[in-house]
Amino acid sequence: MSTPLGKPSPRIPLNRERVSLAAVQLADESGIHALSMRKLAQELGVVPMALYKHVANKEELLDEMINALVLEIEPLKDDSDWKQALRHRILSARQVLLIHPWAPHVIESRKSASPVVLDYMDSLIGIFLRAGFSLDLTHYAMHALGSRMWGFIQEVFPTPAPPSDPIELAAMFSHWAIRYPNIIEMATAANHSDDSKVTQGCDDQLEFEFALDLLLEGLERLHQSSWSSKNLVRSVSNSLESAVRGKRT
Amino acid sequence: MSTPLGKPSPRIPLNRERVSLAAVQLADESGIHALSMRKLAQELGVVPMALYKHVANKEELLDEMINALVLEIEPLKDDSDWKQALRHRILSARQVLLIHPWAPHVIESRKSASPVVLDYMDSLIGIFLRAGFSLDLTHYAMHALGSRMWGFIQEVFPTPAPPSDPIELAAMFSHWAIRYPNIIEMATAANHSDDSKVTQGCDDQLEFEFALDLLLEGLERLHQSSWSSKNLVRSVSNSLESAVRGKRT
DNA sequence: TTAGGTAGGCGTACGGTGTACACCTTGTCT
DNA sequence: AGACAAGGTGTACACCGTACGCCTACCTAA
Repeated sequence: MSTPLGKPSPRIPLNRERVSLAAVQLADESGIHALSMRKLAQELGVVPMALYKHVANKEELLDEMINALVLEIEPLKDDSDWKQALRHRILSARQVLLIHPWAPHVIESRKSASPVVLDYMDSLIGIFLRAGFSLDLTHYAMHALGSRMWGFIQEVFPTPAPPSDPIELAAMFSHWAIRYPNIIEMATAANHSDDSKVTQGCDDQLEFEFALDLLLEGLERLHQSSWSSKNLVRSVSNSLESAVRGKRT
Repeated sequence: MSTPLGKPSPRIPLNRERVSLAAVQLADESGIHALSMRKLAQELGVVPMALYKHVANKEELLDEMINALVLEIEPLKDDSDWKQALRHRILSARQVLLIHPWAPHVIESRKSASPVVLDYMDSLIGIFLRAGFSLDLTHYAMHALGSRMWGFIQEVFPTPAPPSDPIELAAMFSHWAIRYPNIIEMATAANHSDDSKVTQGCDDQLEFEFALDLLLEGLERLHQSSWSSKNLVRSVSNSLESAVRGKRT
């Protein structure tokens, strides 16, 4: 299609970054399920296979998307207070992930860490080590943080959305009160202050910080008492393991 | 294809349970990615669409698979020691998940909790409440547990598999030592006792129990000191939130 | 100015997926 | 014997990731 008059088109060439940025944007707008190579190509005004000149395959694209996010995390500045430094870093990561709700799912599906990701982890480890944590404790601390170091708790199993119809809701309620008495008791109390809106969500941010601080303070205590993994004994006895498999012999 | 002689075939009819059990088995054997409605149907000696008489769609099948797993978790027996009870329940859940490595991924993709899942959660909440935990603290405790209550830590970003070629490995090593000094320091120390096999994995079970106990003991302390969420203040200041978005104004 | 190499976008095609819809078979109850 | 429903069948569609070959626009060297 040669247009003899004027420049055919400015033709900004694609590149790895433009591709992954567009992918992030598309995922932000339409959800990660809507992100297909075809849709992305269309968004970029290009044929699907053109993308493969810049990313090897979809997996690599997803890797690149995560890289883009990790680079958004606030860099580390002040190290003097390790707990504050970690808190700041992790809560900053959380802010980033909140903007990209698809991130947790993608993060978990990565099969190995990219350099950018390793940088981030290295920096967290550095905070522990410079604070005088033993290598041993640091190692366990990182595992204890788990996905929390990326700023998300896997919010497993959100309770089913309550029906909007008030009659149905009442029915569901009374059924639940019998079958899941503890859940209902907890839920009704959790925010009784504001008019018993059981159905409303909780304060994710508060809950996240609660759990994070719980971990950090626990780790601090272990550090102060010169904890060592030498004392650890795995508690899963054979009896338990076999019980699970055999379900009562 | 009517075989006039003898009974054409015993023709055990499919049902929801047979379908989901076969799905679990297929996922166990070939991984969750190999689980497609077509493969599953083939495994059951049936045409793909036959499955849809028993499950509404693939999502519902996955729900059912998780149900099957949760039912494998050891039931609660003795409540007298809440910490032991929780530990036992959760470590039992973990044993189940270890048999079905695909479970975490599927669990996280569920969009709402099934009755069986709610039962499990209700029982955990019950343990806290019967131990005298406040509704408030119980609520936060459940969130702090997060996916750990299902027995898995999201093992985010396993470090890339080291190359088998010793020369390449050495090259990678020296590169890493510079770029990720903290990771390398930690990794080399973590198991120096047994011949510096940096590349070997860690002891997942030990790490899991470490983190679980860290949480449980932290919660115990809060319980004993009559903790209340009233004192919580969200620490994410506006400055941080805007910093992330604006990346330095 | 021309020759050729190369980076990058294009078109076609293949094998896979979930599942809608219409059909047919089979067993059961009247 | 006839009707009904439960459940397995077959075909078809829209979508996916991506292998492979082509073609075009540009850059550089002669």
